[in-house]
Amino acid sequence: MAVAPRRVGAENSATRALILDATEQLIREEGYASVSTRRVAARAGLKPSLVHYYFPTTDDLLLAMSRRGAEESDRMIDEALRSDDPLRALWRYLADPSRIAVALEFMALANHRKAVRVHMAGHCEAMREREVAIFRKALGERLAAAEGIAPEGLSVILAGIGRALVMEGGLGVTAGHDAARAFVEQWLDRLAPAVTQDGHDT
Amino acid sequence: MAVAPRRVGAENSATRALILDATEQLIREEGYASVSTRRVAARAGLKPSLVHYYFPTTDDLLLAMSRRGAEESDRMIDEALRSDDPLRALWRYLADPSRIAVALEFMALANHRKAVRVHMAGHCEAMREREVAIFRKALGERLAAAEGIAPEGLSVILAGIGRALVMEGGLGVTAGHDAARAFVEQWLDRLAPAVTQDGHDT
Amino acid sequence: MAVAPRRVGAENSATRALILDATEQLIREEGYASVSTRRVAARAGLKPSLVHYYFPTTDDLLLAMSRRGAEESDRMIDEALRSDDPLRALWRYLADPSRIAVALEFMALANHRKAVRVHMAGHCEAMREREVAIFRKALGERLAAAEGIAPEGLSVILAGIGRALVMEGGLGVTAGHDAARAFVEQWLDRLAPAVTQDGHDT
Amino acid sequence: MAVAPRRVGAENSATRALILDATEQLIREEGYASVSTRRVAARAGLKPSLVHYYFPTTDDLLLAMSRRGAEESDRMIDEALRSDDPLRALWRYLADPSRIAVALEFMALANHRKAVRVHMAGHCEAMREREVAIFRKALGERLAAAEGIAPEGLSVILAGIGRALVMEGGLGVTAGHDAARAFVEQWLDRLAPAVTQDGHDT
DNA sequence: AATGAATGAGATTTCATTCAT
DNA sequence: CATGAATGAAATCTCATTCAT
Repeated sequence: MAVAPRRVGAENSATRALILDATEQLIREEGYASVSTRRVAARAGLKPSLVHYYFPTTDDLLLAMSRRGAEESDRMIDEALRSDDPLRALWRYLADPSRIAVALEFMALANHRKAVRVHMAGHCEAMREREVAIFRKALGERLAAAEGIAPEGLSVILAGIGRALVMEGGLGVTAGHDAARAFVEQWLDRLAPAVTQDGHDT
Repeated sequence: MAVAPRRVGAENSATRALILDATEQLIREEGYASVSTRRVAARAGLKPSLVHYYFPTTDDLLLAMSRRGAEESDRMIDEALRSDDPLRALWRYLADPSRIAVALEFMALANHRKAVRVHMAGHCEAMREREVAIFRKALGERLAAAEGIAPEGLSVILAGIGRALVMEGGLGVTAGHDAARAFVEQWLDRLAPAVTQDGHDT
Repeated sequence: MAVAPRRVGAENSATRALILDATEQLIREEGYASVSTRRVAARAGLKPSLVHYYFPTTDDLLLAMSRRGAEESDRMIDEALRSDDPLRALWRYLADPSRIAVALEFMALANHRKAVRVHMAGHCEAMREREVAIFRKALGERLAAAEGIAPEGLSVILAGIGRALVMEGGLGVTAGHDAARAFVEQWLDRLAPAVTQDGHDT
Repeated sequence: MAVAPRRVGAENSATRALILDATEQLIREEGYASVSTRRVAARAGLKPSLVHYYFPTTDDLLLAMSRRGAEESDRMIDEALRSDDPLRALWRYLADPSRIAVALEFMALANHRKAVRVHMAGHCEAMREREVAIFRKALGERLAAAEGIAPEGLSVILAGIGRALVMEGGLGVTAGHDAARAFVEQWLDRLAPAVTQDGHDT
């Protein structure tokens, strides 16, 4: 007996993208808990049935969102890696409210959806490796020598501080934020003196 | 216009505490999104109506939970302040999975419930001040002198790293965690040499 | 076996009056359908249980309201009867938005509560008789002679027109209202020439 | 922001009509306050969810009822207009217990539901205009000349008297009803001498 | 590829009422 | 007199999902 096809809508359908866009909008504005077939459909101006046609279950939809978010995050980090100043580009990404806020929604979502949790765990580790690549490229051996910290640890720390700034910022709390930001920047300066316009260290 | 009494059951009722306990259990095991009158009642072995008697709206219940959590967190931090080694006691608290995981649920919840958000924002700032008190007591002027960071900034950073460890740990991700932990501990050692059993510096 | 006392609170209690006042306010502002033990209690700043103490069932409360309204209406009509110009005083009452709007709420309520219906029916007939007394006093035999209408019929007609004006006015509809009002006033003028300040016909 | 489709079931669905029929029955027998998803569904022999499928909110259902009632009333009045004796056909309609009782329920309902109120207000004014058309056709200029009343005023008066008869009849009150009815009929006779079988005035 | 109909579950809240104190 | 606790019923609405077309 043939197994029912899991995803019916084509992977590259415009409607499919429309649904994902509407879902992202919803998550951004009202949090992941507001994602439901109906609400997404209303946002996208489609019928609820059509959402089900592309994403048979809500898990499918959320997992697709999680995947899409992960891909975008990969793209951002790769861009950082190719930039002149990968370290600071990474830090900008890790403290960017608009992106990290959505990532935090997925973290919270991961607590409630096993499929999302599994995917997020995988992506989180992959991201760590990408970030380690950035540190190696930007810092070479200076890192361990100077600060006695493995690049994986640095990745945890920067991600944590960035998320703290975004999370608390979302609550309207800002006490200590400038100080924390300044500290990270000083630290980065010590690790990798800022790159000037013409590519030489200052 | 007369204001309807908001909290119905007495503040010190045993039933009220039972409901809050059941709610906390639920949040811990299945996340805040699983909190509903029905589920809480089932956990507590009560009728849903009784939950509504004590907490007319779900907001009331969640807000009460948020308050109770905040009080407990205050207690923990005050305890740390009074301990022999406040700095490390604070860090242990900030990276304690069992407590911070619940705090993270409330952070996520704050995105969806205005009443909780307002309360969390207030508490987050109050906590920062309490932590600053700890830093001042433990480090005196050594802090700014040695590391060039305001105590508020240090609070943001340690909270962020602690939350990162707990959050990722919840996903099953541990890469870099030992390194990050070691880094913080080294840092604390540099700031405030560890206290020995008999109370003298090493 | 003794029958449980039906009304527990004393008839002349201040609390009892407070409850009735709050109920009237509610009916006036939000309609009879909004009357519930809880809402009334909230309005009056009392506990719901206390409302039940005075009015064991909602029927008791609504019936008491109906009675109180009837008594007030009786008082108004008697006042009209004793006035210099009973006919016009009656018409003013029958087209008075503030009073008739509440009376209409009770008419609607009567459809849903047997106890209220029975009471309203009785009061409606009693009112008719009172109004007939007014017509007899004001018009004597001129009525039947001039218009060929029994006073009971006149009561029906004036009440109907008055209620139409109030009812439609509540909807914001006013087309034809001035004309209808003018017609009634002309009619009254024909029946009973207006009384001047010094009590003589013009 | 995309607007969610408000009415879900097709306008001409048999199920939709079934639900409206059940609702009308309920209103007729137990008053508008008894309309609830459950009760309507039980009447119609459907599941409550299906009622919600066609009428997402109770407002939608009641508004649809109001509209349907208005359409029927329009039809009745147009029929009166086309009849041999439009004036008396209109009066028969305005004093027809079975129809006006439901209309009164909607009037009462309008006090509690904004959407219904708005619709009723519009319909009430439209009805006035239709009735004015009847008066003009039936009476021509005789109206103002003979009675000194604008047709709009006459509409208010007849509607008010008709409603009074139905309203009080519902309570079981009949005192003065025959007299009022006779008065209106005399009046109509004076205004427009009754049409005989062969179309000539008597 | 898309859609309308239907359904069962459950979340949230309001309610009237009873009971013991 | 008055109140706190408790409860069962029901109203309103949202949801995910299935199915037939």
